Amino acid sequence: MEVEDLLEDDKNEKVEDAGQIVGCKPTEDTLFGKPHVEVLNDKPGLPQSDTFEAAADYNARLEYIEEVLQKVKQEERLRLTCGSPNYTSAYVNGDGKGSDEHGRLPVIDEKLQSNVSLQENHVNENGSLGDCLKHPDKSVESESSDALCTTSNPDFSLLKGDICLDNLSIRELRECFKATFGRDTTVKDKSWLKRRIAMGLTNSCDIPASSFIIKEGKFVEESSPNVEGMSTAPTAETLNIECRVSPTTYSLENKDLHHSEDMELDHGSEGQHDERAAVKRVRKPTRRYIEELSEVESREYVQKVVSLNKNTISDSISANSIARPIKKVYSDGGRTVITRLDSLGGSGFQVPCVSRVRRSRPRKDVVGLVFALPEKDQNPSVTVTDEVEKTLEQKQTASDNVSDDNTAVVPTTKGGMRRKHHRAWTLVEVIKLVEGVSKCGAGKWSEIKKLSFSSYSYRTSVDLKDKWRNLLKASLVQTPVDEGISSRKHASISIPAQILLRVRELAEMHAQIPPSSHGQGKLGGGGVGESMHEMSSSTVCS
DNA sequence: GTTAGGG
DNA sequence: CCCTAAC
Repeated sequence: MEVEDLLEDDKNEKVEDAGQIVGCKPTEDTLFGKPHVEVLNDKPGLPQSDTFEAAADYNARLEYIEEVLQKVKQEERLRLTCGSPNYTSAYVNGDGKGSDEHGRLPVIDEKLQSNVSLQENHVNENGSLGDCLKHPDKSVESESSDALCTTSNPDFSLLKGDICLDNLSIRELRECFKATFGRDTTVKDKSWLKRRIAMGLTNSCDIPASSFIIKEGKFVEESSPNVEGMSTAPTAETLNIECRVSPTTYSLENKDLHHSEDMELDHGSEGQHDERAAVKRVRKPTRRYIEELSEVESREYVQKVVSLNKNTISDSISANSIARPIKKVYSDGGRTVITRLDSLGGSGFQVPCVSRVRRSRPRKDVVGLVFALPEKDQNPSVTVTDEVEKTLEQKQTASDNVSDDNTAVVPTTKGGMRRKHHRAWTLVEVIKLVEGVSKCGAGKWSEIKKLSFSSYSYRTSVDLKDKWRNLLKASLVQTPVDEGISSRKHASISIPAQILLRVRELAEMHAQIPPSSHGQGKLGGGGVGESMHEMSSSTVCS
């Protein structure tokens, strides 16, 4: 953590992390060194569902990153088309040099995993050493330095690509970072970026300094007895840091069975999904609602007058502060009360305006730049780092109330407590949530929290529920299934279409939304497992 | 204590 | 993300 902090400091930009992925340089031994056959062996002891979920999880992240990269490259191409030749050469020279394999990320190829034998894969992988381009059609990232060659068709085949982080520019790495963690970064250190992206992709911070292999999207350290010697005398093993997904042939059939079982249970115990979907819990008006209603009635006249400016006041305080001076701002728990001097008809009297605090959205570029300084928090995919973060946060907010789950809270005037910081949902969290729903079902928020969010202490079960509601909303505004592929580039880029599609499907299964006409036949009988399988494999990507 | 739904 | 009724 200290090292990373140093890396973030511009003055210490050059400091190298001793444990960095790219700290090693390739030698000839890398090419002809001992292949990592032993670590590629299947571990039959692993639970099938876990490996499956991990792979699906990873696929989604990889796909999203590739999408983002594709976008970046399109932008670059645009800039090159009308840009300066100086920029072109600098770009190519700066980044085209990386032909080694450092930071190489795994190939996930369903066909390979299901059809090709282990041995064949070994030959394949070893034969591709020193060459990132295993197949011509998955060399998209490798061509990033050669922007002019970028295909004009952005709808490339996903899930097949190597991502050679080394070949990416800082700008692309930052986009990857944003795609992975949902927030911007201004870090200039490529090593730091690569390491963090790798951690986010694999959902692990356990990235060994020596050789590492990715197995089902998780780093698995080779149990090498001479790890200590690495620092002084690098060996072929320590230098060969190619990481990849082992061609473990987890059984899709077993997965289908597993889910079919779940579905049978669901349908058997409660077969009236249709009725349940129609029934909503009735709710009497809340106190706040009554209060606000009476408030409106009693101050109808004032409301009318203020309504002329109300929108701009509540939505853009800063903008107003320029145009009209804010007289006084004080915080009242969750609400900010602004009294400003206004010239309503030249009268100059003060107009009270009560509005809820508008919390920042770290995803936005501008805000991201403002808050780019602390790169240390909001990295939920890194559990160990998380612990350090908590310590840091405690140090920073020593005077604040910190509840037992280490979430900083501030007291409100009404006696309640309110969380201090807004934490944007990252893609990793969203994927975890979707998987949690697929396992436990929508509504079992506490269970999902225990299962999937045990390390995310700041997410309550209510948060999960709220996020699921938003995801559901987002998934419904999308185009129907049949047009989903063609319209993907127009869809919201914050949540990958694949995720939204799965959200919609899960919601359909839990009768949260009326089943789409397209899915009727598929979801009819025992075909639920089949649809799960499709979601996680080829259908949405081809 | 958890969940659903409105804000 | 908060609040609170319903469970």
